[in-house]
Amino acid sequence: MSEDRRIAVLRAIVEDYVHTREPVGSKALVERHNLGVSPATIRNDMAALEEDGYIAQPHTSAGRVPTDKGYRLFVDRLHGIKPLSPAEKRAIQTLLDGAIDLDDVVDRTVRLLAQLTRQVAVVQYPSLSRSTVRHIELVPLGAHRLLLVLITDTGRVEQRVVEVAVDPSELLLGELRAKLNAAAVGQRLTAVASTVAGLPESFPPGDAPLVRSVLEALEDSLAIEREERIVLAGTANLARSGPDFGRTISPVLEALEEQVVLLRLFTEMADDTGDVGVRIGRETAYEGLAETAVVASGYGSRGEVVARLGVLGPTRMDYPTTIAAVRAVARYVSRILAQ
Amino acid sequence: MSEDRRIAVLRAIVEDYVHTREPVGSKALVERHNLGVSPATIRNDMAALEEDGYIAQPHTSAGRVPTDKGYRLFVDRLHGIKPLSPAEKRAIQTLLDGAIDLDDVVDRTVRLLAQLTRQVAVVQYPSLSRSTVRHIELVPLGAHRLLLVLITDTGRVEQRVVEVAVDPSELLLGELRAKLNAAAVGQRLTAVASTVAGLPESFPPGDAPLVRSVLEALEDSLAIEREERIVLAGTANLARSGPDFGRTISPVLEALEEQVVLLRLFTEMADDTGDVGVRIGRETAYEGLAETAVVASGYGSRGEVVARLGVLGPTRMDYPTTIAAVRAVARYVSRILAQ
DNA sequence: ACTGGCACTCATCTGTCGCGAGTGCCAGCG
DNA sequence: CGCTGGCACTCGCGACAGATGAGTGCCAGT
Repeated sequence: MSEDRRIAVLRAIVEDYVHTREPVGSKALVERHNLGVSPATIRNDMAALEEDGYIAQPHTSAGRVPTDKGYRLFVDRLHGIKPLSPAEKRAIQTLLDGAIDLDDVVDRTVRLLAQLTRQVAVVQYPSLSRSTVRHIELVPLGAHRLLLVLITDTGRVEQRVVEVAVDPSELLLGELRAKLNAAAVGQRLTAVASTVAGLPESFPPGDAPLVRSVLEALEDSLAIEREERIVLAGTANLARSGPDFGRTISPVLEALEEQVVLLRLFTEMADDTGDVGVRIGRETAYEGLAETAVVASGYGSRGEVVARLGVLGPTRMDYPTTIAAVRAVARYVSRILAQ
Repeated sequence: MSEDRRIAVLRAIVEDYVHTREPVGSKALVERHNLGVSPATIRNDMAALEEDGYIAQPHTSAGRVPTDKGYRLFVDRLHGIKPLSPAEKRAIQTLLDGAIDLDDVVDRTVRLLAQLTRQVAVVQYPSLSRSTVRHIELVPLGAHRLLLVLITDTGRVEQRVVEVAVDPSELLLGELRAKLNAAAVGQRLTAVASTVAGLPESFPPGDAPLVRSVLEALEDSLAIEREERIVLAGTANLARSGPDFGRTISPVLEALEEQVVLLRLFTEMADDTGDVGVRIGRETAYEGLAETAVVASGYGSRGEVVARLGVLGPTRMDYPTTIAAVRAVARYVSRILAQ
């Protein structure tokens, strides 16, 4: 019993099942794929595959269905990624080239991914923690209020209103602005908190409270809650995945709203490899996503990963196409951000 | 055949159907509500109600189900809105009082609404067109770039990077900043475009291109596409509405992503009345929402409606409770925004 | 105007049954 | 030793039929 053929059988089962959405039997297999052997032989292979936990049968006298482990092997042994069609490549290019700012890039990307893969698309905003400070601005609003604006090298702008006890003079403001920028520009956002820590001492004691309020707001702007935003599109595709998936749709929608879950998942997957990562079913380690697979990739300017994007759909998805699409989009977005 | 009792019967049918999710018959009606008459009498009333199109039967030998028209009458004749429980009131207050800025207010509001009504909650960001300019700021970023920041009286901040041919002097920038604010502060956003139109002429001809770029960006910031953002929560509640609603979930999810549809709907509903408005089923005039009802209300500071919020769910929803919740939340949010 | 009675309609449920897809095993063959 | 054809077996599923009962409409009576 050749090991290679067993893999081929598994692949055939996965492909057929993804296509037909129905358990696939030995006879149908030999008809649709020219494996060169008889159904009986396939049956032996299938028995072995089931023994090893790669496939399972929903009930006796039904065909086989891939298990999470089966999909996993299928994905790992996947050498020939399907390239995108020229039309798809053009669509990516024209759509993304028209973007005018970061918000627009993210928005277009997530829609594009959803349309391309017919799955739920997820795009994480470029994380603040990895990027650096380009500029900090302080704007007096009057009535004891200042506006603190933080601009990062990824083009992201974070602003925040600071309440102060007394309105500072334009002179003081200018000095604070200058010192803040001197200390922070070019630094990673995670490092900023410490590099500006000593600032209050360099001001007259009377002004220290003001400086402290501003620094507090600045640190707030860097806080995790703000930095890790994600955007979704294509949730309607979930319902289209067939009525059988309808039962599991509710927990998935919950997971999508619980952005924390997605963020954790995305972050973990970044460790896997620099390339596209895949989590299948229970590998997601989240009950609500037990029948869901996640395909994700990092993206960012200058080769460094600043955030992630990907799609989410039933474990029964077309992995080769989906992986190719996610990879292509991640690369294009990275290229756009590089400028 | 008393007209009043027919209304009472309709109300009983709606209440029972909302509760049990099953067609309701004459016998069950007299058992659960003390109408003081026999099933046979009820049957006559029901026949009349069906004649007038307020109820329908899915098939012979089944009970009656309210039609859109039936729900409509039910809602219109609804005088006694259920007040919220004290616990709910407290929940609203404590949750919303903790908000730190506009984004946070909107975020908390939408989650609150979803939790309170167990429906899909929708909150429209305070529209720029109705609000006024509080401040405009110009920040040099270097490398031929300026940051334009626009702050409105609702606390919303809109920023935008402007590409310029030459970096302006600090002096020129200060003058432009001063003139912009003099012309725009206090104005409605819709009026700003015209009040600043004459600005380029008040500068030396050499600086006009710069001024024009900035004005262009400013007008862009005011453009409709940006102003009309909406935020969702509780989409998972859709799937919980029962398996029968599962079939219609896909078009609804699509509609939710097509924010244009929701915006149009919300805007139309604002005309209805100053209070909470309801659209039931086909009244939404959108195919995908044929089995969906929308309950919405305006909110805003100082009594003027600057945006809308509401919920969306199956036509078979608990209108009294939902309307009460939407109204209460709208009022609290308005109060928060007033400060 | 309301009520009780009655005949009628069907959707739903249940049980039975046959079909057929699919399997596992085994003996035989190259 | 691996592959193949044959064969018995399992069992989910759809079709069919009959019983059930909820619910209705109508009518005569109070």
